[in-house]
Amino acid sequence: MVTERGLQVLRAIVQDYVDTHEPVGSKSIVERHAFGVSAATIRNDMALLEDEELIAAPHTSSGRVPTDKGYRVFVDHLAELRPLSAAQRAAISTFLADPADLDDLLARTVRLLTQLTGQVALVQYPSFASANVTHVELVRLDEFRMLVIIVTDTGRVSQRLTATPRGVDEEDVAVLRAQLAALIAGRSVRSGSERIDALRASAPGERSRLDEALITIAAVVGEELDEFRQDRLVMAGAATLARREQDFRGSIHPLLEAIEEQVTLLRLMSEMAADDKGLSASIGRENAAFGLGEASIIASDYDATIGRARVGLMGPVRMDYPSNLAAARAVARYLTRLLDEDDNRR
Amino acid sequence: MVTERGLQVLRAIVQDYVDTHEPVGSKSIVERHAFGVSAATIRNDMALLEDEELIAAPHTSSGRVPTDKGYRVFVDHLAELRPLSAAQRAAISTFLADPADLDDLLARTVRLLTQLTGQVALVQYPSFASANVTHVELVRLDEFRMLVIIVTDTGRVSQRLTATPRGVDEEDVAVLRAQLAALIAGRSVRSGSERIDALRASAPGERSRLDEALITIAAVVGEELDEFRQDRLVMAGAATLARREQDFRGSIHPLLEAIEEQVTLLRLMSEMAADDKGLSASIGRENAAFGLGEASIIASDYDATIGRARVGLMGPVRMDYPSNLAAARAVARYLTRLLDEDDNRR
DNA sequence: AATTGGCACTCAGAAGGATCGAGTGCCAAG
DNA sequence: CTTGGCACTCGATCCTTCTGAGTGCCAATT
Repeated sequence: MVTERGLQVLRAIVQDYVDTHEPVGSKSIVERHAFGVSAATIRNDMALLEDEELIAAPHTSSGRVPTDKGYRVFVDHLAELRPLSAAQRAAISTFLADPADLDDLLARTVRLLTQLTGQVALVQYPSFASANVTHVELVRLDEFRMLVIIVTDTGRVSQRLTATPRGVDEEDVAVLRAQLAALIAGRSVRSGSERIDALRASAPGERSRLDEALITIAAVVGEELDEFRQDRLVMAGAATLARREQDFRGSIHPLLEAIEEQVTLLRLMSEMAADDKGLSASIGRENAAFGLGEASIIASDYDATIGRARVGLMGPVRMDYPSNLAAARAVARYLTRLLDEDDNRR
Repeated sequence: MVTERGLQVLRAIVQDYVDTHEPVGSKSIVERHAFGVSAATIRNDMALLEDEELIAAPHTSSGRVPTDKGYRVFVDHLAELRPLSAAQRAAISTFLADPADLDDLLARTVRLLTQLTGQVALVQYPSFASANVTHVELVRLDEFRMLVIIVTDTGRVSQRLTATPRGVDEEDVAVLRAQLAALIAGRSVRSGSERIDALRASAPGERSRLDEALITIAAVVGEELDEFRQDRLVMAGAATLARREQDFRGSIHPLLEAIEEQVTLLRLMSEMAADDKGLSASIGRENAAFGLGEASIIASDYDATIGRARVGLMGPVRMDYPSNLAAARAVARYLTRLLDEDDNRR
């Protein structure tokens, strides 16, 4: 059984190891932390921690290093978030002031986070699946091309160029526009997509020329709506990895790969379980299934009327969790406030 | 003076060094290449090449390594492009078949190039500055928000959400739309942008309510048009850098930085001088001003009615120029063909 | 039962030294 | 101009030795 003091020793080991990047010995612990006991006593505690696989010795008779499990216990039970400095708080509000739109805001957020922490920053877009379609526009550019535009109440606009169905003139477009609006305007992205699927499946028998055109265009709209439902991610700070190669058993390749892939990271971000404060962490081998067994990802939920998503950081297992979690949380909170305000103003 | 055989020796050194990643000695040259002379003779040639600073010895009495200048001579005078394999040709046509739109095509191109060469691939968007605006649409979403949409004859569509000027109703919007169309429809992006600037500068005296609204919206359109004129870049293959750290004097940081920056690379790509075949290369220290003194960038122009731009590769100075140049050229040619076809079909 | 000082032991890493060999520069002869 | 010969250089490799931080264990102390 690990005692209370034992846990404090674990905390000390994690802190010192993150600081110094060197295995921590019993003597250096009593020097740096006021435990009021001798090195030999600490050694006994360390032996217990080692039995529990919370720490390990890289080789016989060397200092100890936290295991992934050790970091997990540290994050779950021992870490107190380190409050941001005044300068950092100031940086957040100036950096995120007056965003032009959602894209701009999130792009800035991700750069801010990577600057604040020196880690790779990840920002998930809010999911638009539950957004409602407010407008569908059809613009006939010429005989061959037309433009389909979809707008949601969350302010997302998407447009797509497609072929003008054969023989459709301006008047027809007006009719089609009305039909499309009747079909999906005011509905959620999800239900709109379903109604389009239903339409395409129905009445394969006799269709008028305009019905055909409607179905062709609805198909395009459907594809676009499906894209709304996909999660997206913005990232920054990949360059910071180069400085820290040895932190990842010598190869940052899997991380760069994941950054380029996006999909992996999106899944990982979505699957992490958050605590009651909206914070989550996935440490080292817990990410092995994603090829990121040498990395840790921490995240904080942010939350706005337009949807819920996460901001996160990816870095070495041996990262400064208290600071990074605090930074992610602070940014997430600020983001939440900005998005809510923006929503109220509307 | 460097003799003809001297240049052949340089070629051999570049080839072998790129192959083996080890300094090349006189003996290994006579072994691997049929020069018909002895090692001592090669040594004399090498001494001359060293005088010309085309090769250098990492330390006294070690094999030689090409200098940046040596690579330059190699690329300009000695390299014969290595034709692609049948498999590679096949890969190009299957991988690029049936693109959905320009974005899709270029995204695929960049992935293709990185796969083909194992280097970081860079694809420049064609410049839209000389494109013509065919449509300007104004969609009033509600009392507060409206949508500005711009379409060019190159098929590029861009949309932007902005505030509805106070008290502008549907009828006003129709008027504004007509005014905007009169202002820029049918004009080039460049001249449209200029006319908007002129409008904004003019008649600061008495303006009607609608004039004010027009100017507000024109400002947004102007910003958007200016964005058309900015070049853009897509990239892929950053992960491949991790494997090759030592090729860049141990730090890939500047490269990752450049990839994240984009702007630097765009400038570099635009400034490179192409030869008569549309190929260009910028080698090692030639990129020092961009912080990329350890890297080489090669590029091939591609060319379509919608504009002219480049596809490129970034890698270590010690890269396989003949293969990479050939790959870039092949892809660029294919791209040119696809874009032309697409244009004719329209 | 927990804590402590003492002590023998371990082992990675630094430091020093010897050796090896690929490769060079130079020269005199062909 | 080319070539074989030769002395020389110097990074890389392999050994050995040394050092010291750190451990595990034990008997004594509180």
